[in-house]
Amino acid sequence: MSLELETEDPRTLEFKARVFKVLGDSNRIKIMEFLRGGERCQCEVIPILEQSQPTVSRHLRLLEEAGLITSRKDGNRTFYRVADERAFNILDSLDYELMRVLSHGLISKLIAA
Amino acid sequence: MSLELETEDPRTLEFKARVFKVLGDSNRIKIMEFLRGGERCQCEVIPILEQSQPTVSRHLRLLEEAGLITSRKDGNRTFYRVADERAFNILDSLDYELMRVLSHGLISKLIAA
DNA sequence: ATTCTATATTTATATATTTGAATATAGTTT
DNA sequence: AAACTATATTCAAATATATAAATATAGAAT
Repeated sequence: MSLELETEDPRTLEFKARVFKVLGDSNRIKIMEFLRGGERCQCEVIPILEQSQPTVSRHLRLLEEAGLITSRKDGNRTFYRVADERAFNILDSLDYELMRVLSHGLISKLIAA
Repeated sequence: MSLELETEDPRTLEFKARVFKVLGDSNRIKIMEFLRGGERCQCEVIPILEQSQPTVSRHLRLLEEAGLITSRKDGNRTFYRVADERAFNILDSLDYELMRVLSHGLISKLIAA
């Protein structure tokens, strides 16, 4: 029962990478943060991102394809919400404190060079 | 003192995105997992990834530029280690349980379609 | 000094990603 | 049914990323 094996499984690894990659875009992080407020339709997301409708549509699709959000159609509109509240744990794992530490290490290195 | 503002700050957002993007690659996740065992030199990382030396060098550089790892030269070799143990919190936030939930939502949707 | 080992950098190529304009689809309103 | 609204998709262009071969640098060992 090696705990390590889960991580080593290529499929698990690829899935993780896909989730992180999708979160590796400030527009998509913005969407996730916006969805903390609950279900929202695309038309509400567009003014938040200040990007074209096709671009927003694509970002939402990528988040959905990664399993992070789900969608529901209602008449004209498509409503999106986070697939599971625990998805926010990923975003929250990179908190202010940790970011300070990480960025500080970076800056020290640059100054030293 | 709005907590929301931290997230809204474009620089914070960009930094977060950069960290997640760097983790959005299975080779780099592998490196991080390998570094759970402590400091390792590049020559030890190469056989783990089964990629060319320049490729491994680049992945290590990207992780370092994101602040996730730090490096130290000792003679011939360059040793790498995680900048802060809390960096693992990011990887651990996407645990087996959450992955199951996220991937299950995806599969259900695909079957329904 | 020459050879070996570890790492970094340059370069070329292939692939992936982001974006918005244009267009398509489909529900809503009048 | 015609006009409007919300969303999805297609397409082209620009940009970014990943990879490895070739080369460069530099410390270690002989």
